[in-house]
Amino acid sequence: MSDDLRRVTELDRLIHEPARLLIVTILSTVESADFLFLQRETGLTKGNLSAHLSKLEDAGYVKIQKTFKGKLPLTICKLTAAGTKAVALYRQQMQSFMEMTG
Amino acid sequence: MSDDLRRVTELDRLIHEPARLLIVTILSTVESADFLFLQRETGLTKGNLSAHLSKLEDAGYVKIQKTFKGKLPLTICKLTAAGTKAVALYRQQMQSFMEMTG
DNA sequence: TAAACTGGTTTGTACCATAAACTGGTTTGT
DNA sequence: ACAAACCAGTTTATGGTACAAACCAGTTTA
Repeated sequence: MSDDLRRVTELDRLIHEPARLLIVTILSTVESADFLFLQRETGLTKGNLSAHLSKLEDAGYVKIQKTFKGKLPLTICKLTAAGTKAVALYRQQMQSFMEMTG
Repeated sequence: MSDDLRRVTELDRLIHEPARLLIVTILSTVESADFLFLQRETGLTKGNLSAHLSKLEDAGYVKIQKTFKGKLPLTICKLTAAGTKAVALYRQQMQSFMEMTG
């Protein structure tokens, strides 16, 4: 009966976490974003943002490039193809769940 | 700019957890449900289901009544008014997030 | 040259989801 | 009558997680 509903438990937990859902959603709207931009937009603390980005990087969802802007470190973040795909799948699954229980 | 998107971090974590989202969603479609019915519908293990129900009960989202069916224990679960409200709010917030990023 | 700032990372803490092990009782088999 | 198997759950152990405070290497300011 609720075999379909049950699929909600198969959601990608990496993306389901609100802080990361916010991060990847922002990243999906821009070509790339630096650390401080993301911090401002998300309102997360540096530590928290850094930890989440590392997880997304480990999962292959985000590519992180470290460079310099003048003499200061600059961390540029960018959704990978896998990341884009994972976000799309998550959205599709969540949307489908929402409609199912409309 | 993304002040609205940021609200995704304010989602009720108690309901956001997929296993519990599934439980309360099922409960919202029936007048009440017993433990084993919920276990069959959700596919969760007993221990897991029990733990999640306890959390929902502690939060005041679910009322749990213990009785007997013949000589066997019977646990009846029911969404409270607060639970119903919390689910509605969650759905509204999630739907709004989805539309925002449509 | 010391203090404050920049752009982050690491660490410690407290919480959390999950399955395995357990509990208290009932039925079945012999 | 007694044990083994079963029933309906709960408790416990474990491993993972989010989060902010503390930290770090380097830079700018006073």
